[in-house]
Amino acid sequence: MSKIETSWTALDRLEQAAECLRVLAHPHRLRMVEMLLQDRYSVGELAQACDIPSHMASEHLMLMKRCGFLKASREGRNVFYSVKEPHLSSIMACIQSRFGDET
Amino acid sequence: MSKIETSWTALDRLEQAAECLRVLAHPHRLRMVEMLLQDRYSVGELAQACDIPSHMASEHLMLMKRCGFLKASREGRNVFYSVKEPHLSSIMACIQSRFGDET
DNA sequence: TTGACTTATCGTTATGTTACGATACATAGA
DNA sequence: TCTATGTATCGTAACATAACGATAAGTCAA
Repeated sequence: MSKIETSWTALDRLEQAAECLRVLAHPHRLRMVEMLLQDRYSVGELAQACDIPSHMASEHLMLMKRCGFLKASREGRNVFYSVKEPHLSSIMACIQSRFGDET
Repeated sequence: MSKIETSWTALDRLEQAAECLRVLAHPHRLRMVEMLLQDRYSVGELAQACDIPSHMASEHLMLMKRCGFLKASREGRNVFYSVKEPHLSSIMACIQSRFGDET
């Protein structure tokens, strides 16, 4: 009872944050984000990099698009995804500094 | 096929990262981490701050302890948790810069 | 239009996660 | 010792998520 009364982040904010973290918390989606922070890629390219069927890549990508991480643009038969959320790169950098290949 | 061949983070690393993100991806656990980055707290204090029964706080805390985020030390009847993983503060800072109360 | 190619959606099943009550364990004090 | 307090564990039911096959939809070229 002698603690300083700090006001913490509101629980509904943390709920939003948790939702986004859950979206990010998947190895294939992390790989996709890692790639998309460097360049834009089509669904098929991302699927191949993750070694999964493209319809599953499509579902992962739609999920990340819905929560505002990514945006998509069709070009002919292909749909290219790219990063929309500017904070993604710093979050990914944190993750990589903790889990990236050690030197 | 004309893309530069970057080597991405290994999928098993991303699997570990995803596991940790899933642990973090819960509003009550985020609140606890936020608090524990400022000070150490007992299970009961954290439970009260999250407005949940203490046995549930205990489960959340054990989960974060198991994955290396937190450490615990008993003092009398109380168990105090504190942050163990040094990268937690930078990850939390990223989350707060995206989801924290806007000014 | 037809067929090939790429991406998106649907339905189902398997698996994982959460909250909860009940209960066990640990400690301090009477 | 017994009891109260604080923490941890267990079993279960509700719910969310992931992977998969099947299929639909959009685009291009013949």
